[in-house]
Amino acid sequence: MIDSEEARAQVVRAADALFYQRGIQAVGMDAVRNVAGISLKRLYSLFQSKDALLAEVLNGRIVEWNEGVLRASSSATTPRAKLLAIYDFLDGWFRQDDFRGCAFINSFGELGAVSPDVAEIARRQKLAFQHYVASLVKELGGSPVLAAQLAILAEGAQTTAAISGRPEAAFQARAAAEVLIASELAA
Amino acid sequence: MIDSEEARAQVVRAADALFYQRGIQAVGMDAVRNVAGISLKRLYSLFQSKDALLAEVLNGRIVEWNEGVLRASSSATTPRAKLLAIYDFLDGWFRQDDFRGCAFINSFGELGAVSPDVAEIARRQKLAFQHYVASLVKELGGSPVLAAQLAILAEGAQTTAAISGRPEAAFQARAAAEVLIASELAA
DNA sequence: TCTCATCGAGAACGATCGTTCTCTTCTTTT
DNA sequence: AAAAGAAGAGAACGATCGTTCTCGATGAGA
Repeated sequence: MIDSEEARAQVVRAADALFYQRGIQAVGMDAVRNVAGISLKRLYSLFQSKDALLAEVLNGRIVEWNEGVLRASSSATTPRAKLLAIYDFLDGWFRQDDFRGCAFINSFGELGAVSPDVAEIARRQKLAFQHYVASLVKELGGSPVLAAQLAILAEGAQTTAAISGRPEAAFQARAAAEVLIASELAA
Repeated sequence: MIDSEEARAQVVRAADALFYQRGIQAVGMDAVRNVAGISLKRLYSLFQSKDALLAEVLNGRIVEWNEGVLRASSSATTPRAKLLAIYDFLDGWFRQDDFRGCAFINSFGELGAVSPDVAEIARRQKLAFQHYVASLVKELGGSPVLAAQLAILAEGAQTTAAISGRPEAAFQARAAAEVLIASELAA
């Protein structure tokens, strides 16, 4: 038998891909088991329930997102460049052919009303992102409103790219962010 | 027995409220029947299937959205004011206590991957909105990119208000729109 | 080699859901 | 008043899903 930690990670990877690609309720635990290559019994010994597995998947997405954003902005030196790097990161993401929108927005839309846990995790992730943006904007000498606006642009780009299938939303949002930053710094 | 048109409208109203409030897959046809006050048999004589009912619900939301946006901008005279009225409309919507995000974004997140019909309706609605914004921006003498940016702001405000529970996203988006419009018209 | 604990494969269970069917109750028509 | 057709209430059906249970195989320890 495989190591327990490794098996958990394998299940989370499989569930993440399936949930993201098809939606959560559309994916049965049998499908997760098949893709993860594990027995149902072991699956339920590793995770108490589908809800618990979903929570782990979403929490994993939070750290992935954070790593992605930080990595994208790591090459930039100024706060302004770090902020704009967020939209470059989005651009790369939107162009992946398995892109299907923000997993948190999707999960919230599907289960937010019915599962307080899912709603809470989505809310936490969005607030954490807003705080990250706000910290960079503060370094840059901008206002909290500017920070909120830059976050709104990022959110809008994600849903636009997902539903309308327009990855250009990323650099359109980036261009808007440049204008907003310039406008506020001029004042 | 009630008139057929009236009965259809009643069912659509009930299903709309339930789907929006709890999510689509979380609502059974029994719940729709109970709220609509109709027999299951009649329900299925009025609508071929749950999918057909959902399509009607979403199409109804499209006309409601269009009416709401047009009504909000009807008092405005300039294209600029009409554009900004969109965000005022969003503000009023976000403050309703039954607000739970954009029904199209939610439906897309829940069923977009599994139901081409739902994905198509959501896509149509978003594109129609983008075209509406683009027509106003054109009147105003702005570029297509500005139009896309204003639409992205509206989308972002909706998901931010829904998930983070911050209705202020509406006027933050509005303020950003003002800056973007002013910036482009100055050039 | 025998025993015993463990684990995988998948059958089974109970619940739910979309949809249809049955049966009974009206209403209407002649 | 009798016959017939429609319509409501809800039981029933078949499928699916989350979760648990059974059973047979496997491997370690004495």
